Amino acid sequence: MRDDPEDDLATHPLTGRFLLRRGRARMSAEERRVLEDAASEVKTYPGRHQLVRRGQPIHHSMFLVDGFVSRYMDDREGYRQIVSVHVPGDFVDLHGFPTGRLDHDIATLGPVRVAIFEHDQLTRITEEHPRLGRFLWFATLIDAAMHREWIFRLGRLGAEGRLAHFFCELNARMEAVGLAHDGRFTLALTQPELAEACGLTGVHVNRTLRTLREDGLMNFRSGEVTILDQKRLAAVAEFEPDYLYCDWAAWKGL
Amino acid sequence: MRDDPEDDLATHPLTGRFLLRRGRARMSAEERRVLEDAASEVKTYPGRHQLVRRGQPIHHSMFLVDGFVSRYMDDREGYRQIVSVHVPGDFVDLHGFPTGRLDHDIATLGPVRVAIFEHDQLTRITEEHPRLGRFLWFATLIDAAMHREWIFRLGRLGAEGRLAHFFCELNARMEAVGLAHDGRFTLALTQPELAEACGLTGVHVNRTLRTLREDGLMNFRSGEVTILDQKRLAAVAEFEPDYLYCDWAAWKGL
DNA sequence: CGGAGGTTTGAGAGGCGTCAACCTCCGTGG
DNA sequence: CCACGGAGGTTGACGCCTCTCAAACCTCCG
Repeated sequence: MRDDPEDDLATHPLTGRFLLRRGRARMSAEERRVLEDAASEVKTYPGRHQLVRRGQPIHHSMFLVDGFVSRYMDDREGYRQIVSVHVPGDFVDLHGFPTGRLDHDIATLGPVRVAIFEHDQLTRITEEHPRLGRFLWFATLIDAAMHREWIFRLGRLGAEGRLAHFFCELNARMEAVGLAHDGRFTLALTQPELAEACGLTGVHVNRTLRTLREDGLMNFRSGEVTILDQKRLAAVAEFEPDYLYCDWAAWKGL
Repeated sequence: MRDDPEDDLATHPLTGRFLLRRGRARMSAEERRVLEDAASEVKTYPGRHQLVRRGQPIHHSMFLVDGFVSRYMDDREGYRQIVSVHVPGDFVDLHGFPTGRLDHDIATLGPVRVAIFEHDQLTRITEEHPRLGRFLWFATLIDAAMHREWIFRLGRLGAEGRLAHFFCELNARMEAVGLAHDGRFTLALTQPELAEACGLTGVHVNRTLRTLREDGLMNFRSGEVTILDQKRLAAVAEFEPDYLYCDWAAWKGL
């Protein structure tokens, strides 16, 4: 009954990971097909490449097929706050469809592959396939739920908790789309970038990663994450994954 | 050409402030009517009253007609992080429509009046009035944009900047719905609650409010906000209001 | 009049930032 | 082949911002 990433990817090479383990199974075959066919093109970009600038009007949205993307905002002194990290299967800027522009910047982390969805096509989907439209809406709301959890992380947790929470979330999301196994996955982030996501400095991230390692909780080295003690790490993070809406039994079916 | 709060409220006593100054003018008369008529009932609640609990399945969403509402999450030691404050004209938990449950708690701040929208009715709107449905989607995305700005606030600003940013945002939002004039408005919050919103302690909020007052930037006393120097306050806050999508000229009309 | 909750101020502690040095790694070019 | 430079990782010393603990006061309301 669970979605199988391999199977979905074979039949839907672009959108095979869309909402995987998060209600994907409740989309009809036709809806899956309509979404897959709505992509107009596939683009590739190198790492550290800016995709969208704050304020820029946009007429298409990007679905992340492969790689990692970050959304961020710069402060006056040039310091950066990452507000979101995207993994394969995420719509990166679907929220730009109803809003028509973005209130933040978007850049790739490593090299990526994205599928382009023209907003005309998305409008057509909401008119001809309203249920699929509600799935798209739902996808943007998972983003909002993660935003809230990041607010909690920054407002109430110390450095150790913030990093632990960040890795717990990424592990759960990577696992949902079949890219993490047994607490191991690749995450193309540097320590300074981790700091930008967690409201810390690079130096302090380094120290805190060391204590997490010395406590036997997890390891992060050159983009490779290894969670050693998932239970204790989640305790440090005060991590409760319900906000990711994975495998929700009580789904009402939209 | 601008919306007039008084006029909208006369003809639409419940939803008169919905998306006011944020694209409301682009809704058709029929769409306004359909939305107003979709409310099933109006409820009143006292202050400090919990409206929804985390995880609870919901079958209706609440539109805030009068008063203030907060959304928050509790950590393990009982400390609280407020992730959102709502003012009249906001849908409080419209995101619970596509998701079917909430990942956080909701409570009133002062006494409130809310209009109830059954999810059946919202489903009908997305099917029969897809354009209105996209306006509803848009409303949830403004929430997400504010979440991102809160992440920035907590991750990159010190205590003074955080409070300044919070008040700048609330001032802009209250002004948009006609409830703030010349930087003056009512905000039924205590200092400990401000602390819960800004990731600080009540004690430190008190000290920081004093410096803001002594610097001639603003005043906050028993729920009354007076912004004395909007420009300098915005500078301290690094506040750029574009994320609120007020009066956006380039609106593409959904 | 008494109590609860909010506001205000003080003293001391600690977490995290800043600055600085040195390291490894890796791609580039002489 | 090796010198060089840049980006990231690591560690230490020091300082400040914010938290913690504590107490006094104030206001509202039962």
